[in-house]
Amino acid sequence: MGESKNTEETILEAAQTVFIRKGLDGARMQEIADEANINKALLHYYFRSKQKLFDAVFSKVLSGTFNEMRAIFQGGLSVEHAIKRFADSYIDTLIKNPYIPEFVIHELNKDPEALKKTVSQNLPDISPFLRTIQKEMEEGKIIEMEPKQLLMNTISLCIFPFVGRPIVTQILFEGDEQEFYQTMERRKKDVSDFILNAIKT
Amino acid sequence: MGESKNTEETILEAAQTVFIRKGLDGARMQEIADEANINKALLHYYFRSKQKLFDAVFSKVLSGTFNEMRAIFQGGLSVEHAIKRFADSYIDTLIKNPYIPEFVIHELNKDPEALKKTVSQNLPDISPFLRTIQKEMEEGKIIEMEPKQLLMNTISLCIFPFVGRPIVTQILFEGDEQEFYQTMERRKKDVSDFILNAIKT
DNA sequence: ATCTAATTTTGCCAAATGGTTAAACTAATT
DNA sequence: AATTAGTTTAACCATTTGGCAAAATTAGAT
Repeated sequence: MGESKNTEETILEAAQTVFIRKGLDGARMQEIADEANINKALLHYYFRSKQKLFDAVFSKVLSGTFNEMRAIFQGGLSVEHAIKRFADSYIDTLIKNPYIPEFVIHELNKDPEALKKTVSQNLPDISPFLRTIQKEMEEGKIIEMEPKQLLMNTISLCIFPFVGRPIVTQILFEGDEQEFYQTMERRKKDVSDFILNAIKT
Repeated sequence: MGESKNTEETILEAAQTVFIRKGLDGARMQEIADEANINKALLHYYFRSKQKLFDAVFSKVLSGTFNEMRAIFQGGLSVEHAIKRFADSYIDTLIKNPYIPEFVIHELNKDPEALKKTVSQNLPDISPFLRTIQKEMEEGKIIEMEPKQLLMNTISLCIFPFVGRPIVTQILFEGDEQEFYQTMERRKKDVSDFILNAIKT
């Protein structure tokens, strides 16, 4: 059969690049075809429609994003270790893929119903980690606070700078992208220091 | 002259509603016209083009967003008071306008160059607050850390839950929006407690 | 070599969409 | 009432865009 390497995978990668950059509405099938160095009709041959191609990309991105989160929060780690590991590995991933969170969030914001199924299929269960937090609070290892607020704080501190990168870079680094990324490297450690300091008894 | 009340303002509000919900690319001029209960051609009469209408909306939203930030961080408050006030008033604003941050961030992410001018015209100058942080560290009032990381943490903790609201609501509240907003009410206080705990000597 | 099935390209279409034009309407002014 | 300037509408146009049908090509099987 006539194929250069793996056309389907090539298309998916090109589509991911374009969709992440422009969003579903902003992306053009022609642009995806160009990015993949193929003909526009070929996109429809492999994925029927723009929507189906988008769904494939979105699902792939979403599962990748959540798998990492699941591995950490369902791993039975202590609060300290989970936070350290989350900050370190998640910020590391985001330095390499800074556009993913904004992409997911925007599409979800625009049409929550349409993507609800895809989301719920991938959603990590964080209740084990919430119980660990609860337990350590009762043991007096960390201060008392709502476990959900602690988890929300951890996630916020890691992800927000990347979601808000364009503004953050302007306000704090006068537009210097490189300085932004250098600060993120240091932030892997700074975030867990900050959180652990805030919750130590 | 024949006008119902203030057509221009009506259009701007309708456009803001639709642009925030769908983004520039997802919004349709017809939908904006419907939202404003007017004819599509009237949009062009008042604002020439979709792009110009969008620019007007974006600029208005951006200045509103940054004015509040500027007032707090340029107000010469102590670190403790500035953080308390920022968390309280910003989260309060976001409870009322939860879609604004994601809107601004998405458009900025999609086309940073096109909006650079609008952004830089409204950008708050946070250097006074960074100096205040520096000073209080030297006086031993708060622990040593990069002032920019502290500011980034403050902003992240306040804004992220709203930007990531669709996912956060799913993961932490099983999709219950009301519980999300109740948690945000409590969060006004929780965020400043958390930060002040993290930086106290 | 021929046949067959999968893949790729060419050329095209119908619908959607941003935008324009000219006519119609409204209300203050004279 | 006639004029005039500003406002609103209806009808239409040009372009873009997602999508499709049919021809062309490729490569493995017989």
